[in-house]
Amino acid sequence: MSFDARIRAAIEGDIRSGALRPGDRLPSEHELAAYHGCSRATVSKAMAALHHAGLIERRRKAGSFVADQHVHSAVLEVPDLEQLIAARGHAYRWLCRTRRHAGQELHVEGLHFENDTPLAFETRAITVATVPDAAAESFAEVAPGTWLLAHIPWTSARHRILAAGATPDEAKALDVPAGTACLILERSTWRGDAPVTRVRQVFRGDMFDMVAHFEPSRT
Amino acid sequence: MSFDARIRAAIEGDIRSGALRPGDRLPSEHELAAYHGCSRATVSKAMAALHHAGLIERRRKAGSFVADQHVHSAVLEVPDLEQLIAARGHAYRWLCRTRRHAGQELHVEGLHFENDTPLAFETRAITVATVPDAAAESFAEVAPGTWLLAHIPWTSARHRILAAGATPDEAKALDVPAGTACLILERSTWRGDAPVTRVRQVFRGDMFDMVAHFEPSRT
DNA sequence: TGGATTATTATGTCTAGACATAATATAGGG
DNA sequence: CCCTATATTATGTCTAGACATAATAATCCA
Repeated sequence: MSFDARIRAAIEGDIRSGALRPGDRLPSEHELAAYHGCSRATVSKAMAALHHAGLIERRRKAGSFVADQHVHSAVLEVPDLEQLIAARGHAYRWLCRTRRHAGQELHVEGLHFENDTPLAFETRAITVATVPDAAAESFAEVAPGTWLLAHIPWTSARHRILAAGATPDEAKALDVPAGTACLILERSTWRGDAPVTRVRQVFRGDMFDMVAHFEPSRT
Repeated sequence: MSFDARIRAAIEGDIRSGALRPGDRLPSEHELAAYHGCSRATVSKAMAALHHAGLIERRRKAGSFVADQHVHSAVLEVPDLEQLIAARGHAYRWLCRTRRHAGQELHVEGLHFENDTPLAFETRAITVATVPDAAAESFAEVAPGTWLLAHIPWTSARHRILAAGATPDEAKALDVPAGTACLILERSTWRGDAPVTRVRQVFRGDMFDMVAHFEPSRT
């Protein structure tokens, strides 16, 4: 284990054990460097990792403080559907059902299939001002998510994950009874400040799950 | 925007736009440093961030390569329930329903309430060898998750998120009809290689959702 | 020609600064 | 005593190395 990883683990252990509590001020980076017998840069790297994990807050001059431990962060893996289904040894298919302009947006609805079984029903809005080329794309052959991935770099994304019973329309599209438990992923992406797309994907609850993990070594 | 962030954004843009494809080898860090007119450490920092985001693979001597873009990573926020409910201006309560030893594990079942409405039904296994103090804790007053957070540092966590209809037992505990769409969070944590706890939390779908976001600036 | 050994290269990690800047503490004047 | 200005401190970022090491390329010998 690298030196900075060991420093991070030591401080993390103190935070998780309660030896350090939210609001507590940590020793300065210079002090920690002297204490651990290493350079300030090594300590700073460990602190940056703790900050990234949401465990501490860093403020210039004021110092570093233990953060409120009200949110744990984990790395959520959001798979590309085509690749996910291929990895399961199954066949993927996208079916575009509707495509229409709505004001400044392009609205697309469609279904993702796994071996001819509907897996997810998707409704999407694409901001044409941000993605002019989308206006000329039919999305008959390629899923808009896959197309967007290939055509425009997004710089930030926000996901909301929830569970709900399928509405009558969703149920019909997914070929399940209304009210069936579905995992819903709502995702918005931006390029800088410009919105790229907003999508709501309704997954059959029995066919899809997501994985998130937290491992300090991943930093 | 810092220099390393700008380098990272430039490379990320090339990957997302398809200008760089999975398997492509990136220029060496020395080459990138010369190209951008900065130090190798600055480039290395940007590359570490790209690696952390799952966009590239780094191998000594071999170089850095664009990774298969089959999984996007986002930072999932896993809230502490008590704090989350307090933040909503509501009252939190934990009700322990069963507590029993089962082989080398302590099994605890209970309910999390929000303003006297059941929010989540939890079934949990705690590995006593890893957490000896748990054997003496009744969990009548404090939710095991909160207690574990205060008593043992965990070093890695794995979550699985899915949707399913409430089973009859779960429905009864949550005071909803059987089959109601629920968001299920299955979480396991470890301290080093030692398992700490495995928990399954079944949330009423209408009362709970999760948020995950990806923002390069958070690195 | 193939296998073993050695050299080389690129990333991984660390040090020791320098400089920028946000934030806090101190000092001085009204 | 309060407000403003200045000094100080701690983090934020960058440079320029050095050294470690994994992996690849080249060389040499049988």
